[in-house]
Amino acid sequence: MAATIKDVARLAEVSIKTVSRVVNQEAHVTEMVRTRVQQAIDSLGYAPNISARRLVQQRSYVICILLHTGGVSQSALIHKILEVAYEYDYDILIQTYFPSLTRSKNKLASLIAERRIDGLVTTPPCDTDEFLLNLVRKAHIPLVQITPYNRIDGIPFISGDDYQGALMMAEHLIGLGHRRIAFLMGPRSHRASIDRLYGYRAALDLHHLAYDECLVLDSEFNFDGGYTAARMAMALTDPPSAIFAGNDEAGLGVIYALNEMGIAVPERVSVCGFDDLSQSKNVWPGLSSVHYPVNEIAEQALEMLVAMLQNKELQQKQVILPVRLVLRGSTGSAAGAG
Amino acid sequence: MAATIKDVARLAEVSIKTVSRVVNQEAHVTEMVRTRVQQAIDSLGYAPNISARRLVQQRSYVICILLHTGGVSQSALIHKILEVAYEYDYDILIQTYFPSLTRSKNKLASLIAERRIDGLVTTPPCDTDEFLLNLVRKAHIPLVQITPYNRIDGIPFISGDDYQGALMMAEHLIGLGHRRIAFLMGPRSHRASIDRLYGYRAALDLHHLAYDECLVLDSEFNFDGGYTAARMAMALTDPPSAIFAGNDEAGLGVIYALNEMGIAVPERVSVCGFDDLSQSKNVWPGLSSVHYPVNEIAEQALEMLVAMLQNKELQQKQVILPVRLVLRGSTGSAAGAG
DNA sequence: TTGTATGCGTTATCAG
DNA sequence: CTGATAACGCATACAA
Repeated sequence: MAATIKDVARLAEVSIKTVSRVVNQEAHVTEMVRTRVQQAIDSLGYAPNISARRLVQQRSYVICILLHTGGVSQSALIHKILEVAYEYDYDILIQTYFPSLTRSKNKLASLIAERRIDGLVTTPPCDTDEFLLNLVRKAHIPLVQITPYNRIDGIPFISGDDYQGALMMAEHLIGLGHRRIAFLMGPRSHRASIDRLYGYRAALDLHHLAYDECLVLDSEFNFDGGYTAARMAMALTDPPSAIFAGNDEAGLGVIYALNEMGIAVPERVSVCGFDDLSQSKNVWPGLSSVHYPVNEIAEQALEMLVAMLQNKELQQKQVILPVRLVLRGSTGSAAGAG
Repeated sequence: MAATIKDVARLAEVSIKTVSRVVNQEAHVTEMVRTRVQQAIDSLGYAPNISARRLVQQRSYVICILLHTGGVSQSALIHKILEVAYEYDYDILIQTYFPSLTRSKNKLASLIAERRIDGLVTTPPCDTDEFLLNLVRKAHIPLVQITPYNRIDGIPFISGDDYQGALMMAEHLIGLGHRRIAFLMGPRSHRASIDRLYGYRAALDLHHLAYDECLVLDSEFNFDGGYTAARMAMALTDPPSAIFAGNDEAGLGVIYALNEMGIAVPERVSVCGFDDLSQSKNVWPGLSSVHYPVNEIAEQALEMLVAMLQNKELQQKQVILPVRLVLRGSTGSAAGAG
């Protein structure tokens, strides 16, 4: 049987409250008593029972992160979140969540009702859901959005600089001599998609290049979306010399499609993406991308959430982190360019 | 304030025990009483407090899954485990674990000591650790190994059929006319690596092909390992016409390296891997692989663990699931073959 | 079929 | 600086 606080108290010949003080590093304990208690703890191999602590404190010390399935794309984020949560002594409960699915709703509702979780982090597109918002508002569960679908009044979020990233990447392509650059949009309801589109357009404007509607293709933010859109782009009467995919998953689909069509990358068509997934460097010829600072995002998202859980005021509720270009083999000079 | 069992009891004018019976679907409750209680539950929005339940039952209803970081390769497994655990009403705690790292050991030890987890699932190479084994034995924490590094006496495991898979894939290559087939080993201490090597050798034997030691290269089970080994293989005096990577991650490295060297896949060299990661089909020209049944593995691993947690006898403690070939563009006829 | 009383292992209050 | 005692919300013998 595992040792309890009473066993320690008995052995150290103190009250349980004193043991509790030592365990929780509170003040008002003589150094002598403290060491005596510590010895008792060590010799019994005592560790506090988490369930009891959670019950009396009315908190679970669990943070739930909502993930839409369907991709491998967020594994770096998850890993970092796990790591950071460890530091804060919070457990992470990963929950796959499909907005508007009854099953998902019920699960999330009971997670909150049963007080299994103290706070929530959403990743796109899990935050597209009114139900979730009502739930957290009613239950007063703090929530932080990562790369929000929509920014919601009063809800803190953290994101990379989608606009600036797209602007930089588009300028890079223009600098390589590309004049006809296709852009593969993600979902139009997703803020990041729109911001990336605006960045792309801003670059065209800056360099006095005409904006051709035909070159902006709607696509899902995944492999198949990129694959399909690339085939459509190359079927245009005047096909592009570069394809800017709204994210890396789509970018990988573009590369695959071009290979299949026998179109050399980057000799005939340059390709780039957005996010800088770990896979992107492992695919020939290396997918140029905009590095999204997932590590910093994970860190700050948890930092914000933990602060909220401690009823601290957030210094900043809207955080947009800088991004940077990562250039690999998939982007090169335009065929006809000097 | 959230409703408690007492609130429900008061409203329904019954004792808390009766409420408990209704909540836990026990027998011996009149239908009339049951519905009255249910109404009270609904109207109060009552849900049992998990922490209280866990405290009194002395169980956490949390299963910990140990993951070595460093790859994206297990995301499909994780997703499935999450899904299955949901059905069993267990929470999953994902813990990154590096064998022999003090920090990891401490974390795991406290997870167990604080009774945060009821059971453990390991993925390679987290089960290479004596410390972990001693821990679970001492604390009587049930453990299931997925694709064990070493099979450990008395500890149930579940795996795919590594030997058979490698045998089939090697035979497929031989059938395509390949005679010199390089094999990229994973860690020699890993059971799966060895089994896959044996499968490869068995295929050679079956077809009366000589076993050339030079063609078996030690490599890590990751991209860089495959990349490096591929370059070594092609630098041999008599280079292979096919490279069989011990897993897909390495296989992706092989494809990249060959592309970089200007060696056409599969025209000049065929490539295949093992595991059938989701990425493998998205990389041109599609990596032929041995499909590892991760979904079934996840299902059965949890099923076994839950059974152990309920003190049921396991019908089978050693489960090896069949695998199948998934052929894509990366394997083709040997250059000189008819 | 239903209810009462006790304990699970902590933390917190307040008195000493 | 230290300790006795009461919560926390639920499950479970045991009694009715």
